[in-house]
Amino acid sequence: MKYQIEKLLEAALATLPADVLPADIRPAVEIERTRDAAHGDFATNIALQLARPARRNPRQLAQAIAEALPASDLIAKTDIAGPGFINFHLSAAAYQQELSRIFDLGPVYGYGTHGAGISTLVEFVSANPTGPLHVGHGRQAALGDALVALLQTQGYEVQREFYYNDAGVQIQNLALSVQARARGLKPGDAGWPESAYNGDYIQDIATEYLAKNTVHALDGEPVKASGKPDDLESIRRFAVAYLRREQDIDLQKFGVHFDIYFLESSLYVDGKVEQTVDRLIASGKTYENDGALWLRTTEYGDDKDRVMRKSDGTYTYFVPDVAYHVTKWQRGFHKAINVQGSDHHGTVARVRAGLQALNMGIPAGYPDYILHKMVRVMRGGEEVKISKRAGSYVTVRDLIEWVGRDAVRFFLVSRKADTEFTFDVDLALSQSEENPVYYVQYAHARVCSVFRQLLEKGFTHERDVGESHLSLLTEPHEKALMRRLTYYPELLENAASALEPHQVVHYLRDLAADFHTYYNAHQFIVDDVNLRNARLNLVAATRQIIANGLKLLGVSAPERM
RNA sequence: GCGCCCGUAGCUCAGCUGGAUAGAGCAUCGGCCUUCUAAGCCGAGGGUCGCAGGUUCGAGUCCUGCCGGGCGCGCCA
Repeated sequence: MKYQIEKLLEAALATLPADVLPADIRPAVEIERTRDAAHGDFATNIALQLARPARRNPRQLAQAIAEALPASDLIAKTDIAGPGFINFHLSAAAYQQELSRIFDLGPVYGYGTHGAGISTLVEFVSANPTGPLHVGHGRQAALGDALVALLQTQGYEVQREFYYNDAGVQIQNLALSVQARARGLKPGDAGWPESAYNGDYIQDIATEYLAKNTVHALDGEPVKASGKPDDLESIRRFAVAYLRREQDIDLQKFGVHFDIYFLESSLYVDGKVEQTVDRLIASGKTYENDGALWLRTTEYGDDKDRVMRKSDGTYTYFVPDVAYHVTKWQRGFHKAINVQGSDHHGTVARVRAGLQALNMGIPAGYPDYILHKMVRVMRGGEEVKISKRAGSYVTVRDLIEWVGRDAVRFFLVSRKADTEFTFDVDLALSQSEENPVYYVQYAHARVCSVFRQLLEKGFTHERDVGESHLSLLTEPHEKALMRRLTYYPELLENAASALEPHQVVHYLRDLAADFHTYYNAHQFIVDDVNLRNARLNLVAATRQIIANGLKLLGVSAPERM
């Protein structure tokens, strides 16, 4: 719809004589939605932008442009307003055309081609296998999964990836923690390791280990415990498999699946880490100092140079991290997005700098990041500290059990990533029926209910009644609803390009509000067959868009509530 | 001290990339169920968009400086 208006405006500009608009002035044509229905459906500020370079009065220029617009049955009328806006009032036919498109395209209505053929990788969650998924991981899962769905609407070919840091000292700490528990030690006891994980789940792992149980990970070989407290390697393998299985179960309950699980250890096995070091040395951007090998990341915007190889000969985490992102590029993902907590923002500049220093033709802004602020959890009137070490924190599993998957996903994706927000568990528990997710789902269920009633009353509904019936939709509530529905394609494009899934949530709330208002103001099942068909078509289209939007968020669209 | 992010109604947050009179949900107050689901609707009150400058036709949005908050600044991962 927007695109069609833009084409008309471009055509108008092309026909303007040079004495009105000099030929060397050709700005990008921008159409935007009006905030106030009195200003029509779309507006452009093009005359205001052109006024100065063209040395013309903006209102007169706007008049000239409006008069040059080609005839179109989409536009009922245009007018010039304010300092020089051109307002477009769309015709009933324009909306009829768009509603027909919703029916024709159904689940794929509003899809774009902006990302067609672009191979894209979205990495998210990437929790270390050293404990259960906490509420921060939940936010990443909700954001990342919705983002993938959004990008797919624009034609991007997207893969979801989960990166496991399975090669570091944290895994060693995990193994030592389980070993200590297996030997009967508890946090605080003499001999309890300094850097151990203190959570109760460590005891669970130790108990199962001692019982010589077998862990069946969802994606891999079963791992059987040897049961021997001295066998640290067996403990490590068992504990990692155990926690990966727990995380997989949580993600499954959350409705999130990954296409690729990438293991950090594979970077060492495949020689990718060595290759990266060799290439960086060959690039001439490294130097030795105090027995360590450094990379001049400051030449690429980092605030200090980074150590690659420590004086003890081992690599810093920075090196496999760069090697990992090289593989993303080499695997053909020319668009990559990392969803992480904002506490990782310090790594952004250094990873990008490392990729630039390699001089492999990777773009400077690669990869993109969505950095989300931490989720604070209130429970019993006080904040629950989120610490992997303390053992006391709210897990994704807890949240799902308390308020249900739909509410958790909807809530965690509803805020802009870079604002922090407080998840009040008590509120979510006690007032779960007032959660906004129900408001949207209720609108969907209500439409379904209307159609059930229709059958019971013996009425029928003809969808293919011809576009003329839709011109009966003249009530302000109906126009508002149609305006909202036809914005959906623009919403998808905007939310995808801005990497902002929360826009979908706010749109759905607005759409549901438009529907509930309409529902209360008018009867859909009326005796007039034409009006009945027209109204039922409108609410059927509403149901389609609500279902489409909820699906993007991984939230169900119930037929009854 | 340096870097990144945030500051909008009592609370939680939007504000469509610089547009027209700053919005929604909770909460408070007042109305609406013998009619398609009241998990809903209608109405009211509530604002110096942290502060001060600047850029321009026009600033919650962009720039600078302060104030307040979060996070990060290791030869840890």
